Amino acid sequence: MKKGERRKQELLDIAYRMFISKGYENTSIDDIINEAGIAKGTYYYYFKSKEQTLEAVIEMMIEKETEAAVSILDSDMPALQKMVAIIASIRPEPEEQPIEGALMRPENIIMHQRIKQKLVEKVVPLLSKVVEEGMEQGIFSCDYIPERVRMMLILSNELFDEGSFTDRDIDVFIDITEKLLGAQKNSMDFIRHLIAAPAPSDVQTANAEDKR
Amino acid sequence: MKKGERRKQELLDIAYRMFISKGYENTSIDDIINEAGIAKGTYYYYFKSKEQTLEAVIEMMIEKETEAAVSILDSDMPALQKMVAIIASIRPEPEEQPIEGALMRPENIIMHQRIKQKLVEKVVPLLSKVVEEGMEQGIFSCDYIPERVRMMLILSNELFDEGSFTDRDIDVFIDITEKLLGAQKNSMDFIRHLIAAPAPSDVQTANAEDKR
Amino acid sequence: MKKGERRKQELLDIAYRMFISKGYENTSIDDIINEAGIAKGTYYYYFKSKEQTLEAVIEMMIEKETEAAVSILDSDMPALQKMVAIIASIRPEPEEQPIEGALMRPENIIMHQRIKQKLVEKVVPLLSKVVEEGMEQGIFSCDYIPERVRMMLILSNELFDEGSFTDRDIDVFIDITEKLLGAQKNSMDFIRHLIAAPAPSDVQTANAEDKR
Amino acid sequence: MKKGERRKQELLDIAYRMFISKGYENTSIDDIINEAGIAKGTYYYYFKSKEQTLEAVIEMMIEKETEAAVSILDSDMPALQKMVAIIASIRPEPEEQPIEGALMRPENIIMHQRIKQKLVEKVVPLLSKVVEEGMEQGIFSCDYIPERVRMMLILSNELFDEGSFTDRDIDVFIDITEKLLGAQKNSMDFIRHLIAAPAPSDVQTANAEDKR
DNA sequence: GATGAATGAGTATTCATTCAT
DNA sequence: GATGAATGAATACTCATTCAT
Repeated sequence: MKKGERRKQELLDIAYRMFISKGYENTSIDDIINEAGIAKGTYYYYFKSKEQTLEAVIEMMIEKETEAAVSILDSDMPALQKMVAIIASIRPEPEEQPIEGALMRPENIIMHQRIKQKLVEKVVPLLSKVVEEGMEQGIFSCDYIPERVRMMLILSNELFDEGSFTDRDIDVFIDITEKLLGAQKNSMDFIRHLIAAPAPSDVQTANAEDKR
Repeated sequence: MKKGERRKQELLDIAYRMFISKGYENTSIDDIINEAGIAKGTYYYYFKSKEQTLEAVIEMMIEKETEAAVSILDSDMPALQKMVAIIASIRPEPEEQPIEGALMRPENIIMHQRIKQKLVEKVVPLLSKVVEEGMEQGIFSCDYIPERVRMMLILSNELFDEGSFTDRDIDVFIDITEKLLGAQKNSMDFIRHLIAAPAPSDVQTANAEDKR
Repeated sequence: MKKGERRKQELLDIAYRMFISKGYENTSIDDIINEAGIAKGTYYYYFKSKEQTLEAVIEMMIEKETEAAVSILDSDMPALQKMVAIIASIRPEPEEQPIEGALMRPENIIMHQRIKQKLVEKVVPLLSKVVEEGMEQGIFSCDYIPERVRMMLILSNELFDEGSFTDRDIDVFIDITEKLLGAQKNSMDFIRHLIAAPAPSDVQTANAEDKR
Repeated sequence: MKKGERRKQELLDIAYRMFISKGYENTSIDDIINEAGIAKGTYYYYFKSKEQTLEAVIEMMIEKETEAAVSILDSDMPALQKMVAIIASIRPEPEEQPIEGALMRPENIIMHQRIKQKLVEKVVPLLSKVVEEGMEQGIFSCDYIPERVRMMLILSNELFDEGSFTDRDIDVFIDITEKLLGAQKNSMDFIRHLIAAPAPSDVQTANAEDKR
């Protein structure tokens, strides 16, 4: 049993990596089993279908990414810090970045889209709670919190995931986030560091200095 | 020559309709030629490849949609009105809505994404000019105009294209747009009508009354 | 040992039921072991192969069905009555009728054919003895008895197993059977009741009245 | 167009031969295209599916076999002779006999069964007309003609197609046929020659002399 | 301009069977 | 007796693209 579990996890990891780097559609079962060094039958022993494998891969990703977020929420940091930490925790790890940096090459759109959707779904309630805490702490001030949080996440996803953004984009994003949540001007400037750091392949953000 | 052009346009229209209703991936060349009643060779006489057909289809769509926008820009309405008109002009026509309203069924993601990207690319400079005019007219007040316009478009796309949005979403979107561009509170409330109206299948937005 | 025997019998019963209801080809080993709640290895501990399982299933069926026939033969009823009883005993039991009555759906042809063949093989000598008895009793009068009995069985199988027969078919079958065995006209009219009764789903034989 | 037709016929012939000799289930598309020396796509250009190929093959066979029968019916031979000729015309040609003589090896059952069914369906009305003519000519005398003809065909199929029959079987079959149709004793003895001749691989029927 | 026959690489999935534990 | 992980050959079907006529 233990052995089987390990093997399944291993396959899941391989599938995950290949889906990310080559795209779901462009990854054949043969690719996966060759990489894993197993027989075709073994693959189908663990997964009912390719589609189901994608499902499992996505679930795994989401779980991994929300897990950290939840524990942050349960800690007793101040609201702003929690927000920082949660947002940081859901950013895709560098290793997840497909080769050649283009997570959303046309072939990846499908998986990427699904992950984004599920992630937003999961993270909105978490961040909403943080914003509520922040309101109690006098940091934020707004109504319709979940809707605002969702917009913030959507914007963040669309703007920054592709890696083709400028410092100006960051500036405007910070500005609008503060206004969105009714926060003090410049109080959320920390976001800058969350965005600017991630992928080592990013060049255009190398000298992201404070310009304001 | 004229005849050939017409034939190509006809094929383009058919491809366009099928891509939209069934998805690019799920539309085979055979589907297209059967619908058009031509031979396979004829198809390849007009298009180098399926991919190239997609390219042409997208180009055609964008052109159609920005054409109107440009003429609006060149007119001499006041800035706010221009904005209304341009935004209205780029909303997908009802006929483009695939059967049962789900333009972004998984199979359509690819094309939809590409259209969105190209559209944003084309419309940002147009709306930016409008915003500039608006600033001269004292209606808007902000820096980094293209970035702000782009964010507004991105948000609008992500929020409203899927049709699963609430009145609260609209409220927040209006609020944020005003703040984004430095407009007077409630000055952009007109957006509500642009969003709430389009698809006849939308029920949840039927009684979108002013709540503020 | 006892336990093992019981287990094997249980498997046999399951296989039998599945072969009948879904067809041999359409029943996978996985289907069987899932139904039985055992591991794949266990199945192969009891059966050498799927083919061998079919063999065993058929053998089991035949045995069950001829068993009764033999005991009838050994009893001391008059010949005609024996014939009635034996023929009745080899008609497939209602539970063996696959769902919706179509024992010979294309997928079942293979098994059905084999069962029919084996059954004919086994029953011909039994019924031949009955006919011989009948000749001694002056009821039948013919030569080449086994051949005649075999033809009678073949006709019966082909005509009545599928359930799509008419009253006319029954009339002709009775007529020809009497002539085949040299029996008195109308002396075998009892056959009618053997045929007309069986499956409750049969509608076309509901009012099978004597028409002669 | 002509060329395509020829190609399709050629493929049909190959499929037919392979289905007969190896069985439908055991013949893969690859087998067929290798034999034909064409690409897989070409096969699917002519046939929608393997199943549809089987359909076409069967149709072709039936057509070929009933065609002759119809022209015989339309001729002006006496009834008995017509019957002889029609029955002779529907016997499978020697070349159709699969290699090693076993047309109904388990793997062939499916196709064989379907052919038999369709053939009976088609031939019953033809032979019924002949019997009617025979009745007018005073040769036959019976009621329920189609039913009787059908039984005769069924018996003939089941008894003689497999090739494992004896002279006694023939004798009884002739006897029963005469009685079935109300013909004079020995008037249908000619059937013997129709049955005894066909397959060269048949050994047990080699010296089929008149024994009555 | 137009045809349609021909291609062939590519793909997911099934399943009876084996064997070390 | 029993398990279940591992196998791998087999198979039907798709589809964008080419090219001789």
